[in-house]
Parts: sequence; structure tokens; C-alpha cells
Amino acid sequence: MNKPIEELIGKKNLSASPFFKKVYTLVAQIPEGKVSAYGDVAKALGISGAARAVGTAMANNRDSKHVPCHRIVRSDGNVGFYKGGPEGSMEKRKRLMDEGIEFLESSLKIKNFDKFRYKKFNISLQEITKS
DNA sequence: TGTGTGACAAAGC
DNA sequence: AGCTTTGCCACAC
Repeated sequence: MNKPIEELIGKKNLSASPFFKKVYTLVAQIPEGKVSAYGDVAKALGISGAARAVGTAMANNRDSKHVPCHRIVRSDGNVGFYKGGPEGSMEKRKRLMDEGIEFLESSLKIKNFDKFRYKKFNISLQEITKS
């Protein structure tokens, strides 16, 4: 038997689990030119302490075409990791800059984080409730 | 059931 | 302003 592709590329198939599906649904709402923190997403789901779990969800995102995981950053304005780890941080920064996000000079930190921060997620009761 | 993992966060220094 | 420490959570095995 061949190994599943997920294993070959270093990702596991977490995207099917309920929690991650909800996360992806929210992240998909973030418009271009806006960013949100891992913790913001967790909070929107009513699990304010699950920032770390949101990070896990991003690391295992299978559908970057519809789930703009580069728009999820750290609560202090640092871009955080991308595409599996710190190697991707610069690319993440570039992608965000291309969308109009401003950065501090030679830094991975967003300037005026507040100004670009998106928190108003639309959550239907259904999405939360459905286990 | 219990343990280990990680793209985090807030507090402490 | 930049560490380190400690707490957190969902999920895989």
C-alpha cells in the first residue's frame, strides 16, 4: 500500500475534524487587506484559549486557495510562521504587503496592527452548533 | 484513557 | 523592547 499523500508532504488530514472546519470557515471571511490573530479566530468560536489549536489548523490547511491562512498573524502584530514554519515568514510578509498591509522597517511586525485587524466574524448559530 | 505536539498568548522579568 | 515561562486547546496515536 502506498502511503497517503498527506504523510508524504508532511501534513496530516486534520481538515475534516469539526473544529478545523469551523476555523477555515471563519478565516475564509477575512477580506484582502485585513489580518486577524490566531486568538481572534479562537475567540470568535467562543473558545478564547484555543489560539494554539487555530495555529495547528492553519499549519494543516489544505485549501489555501479559499482559506487565506497568510492573513492570520500573532496577537502582537508579528506575522508568525507560514507554510510549516519560520522559513515561510518572509513570504507571508510579502503577501500581506502586496495586499496593502504596512510593516515596520526591516521587521516582521505589522505597523498599526489595529488598523488592519479584523475581528467581526459572521458566525451562524448553525456553524457553531453542528458538531 | 493517557501522552505528546504545535504557524499561540499573556504575564513576568 | 526583547527574552523566557507558563497556561491553553484540539487532535493524533
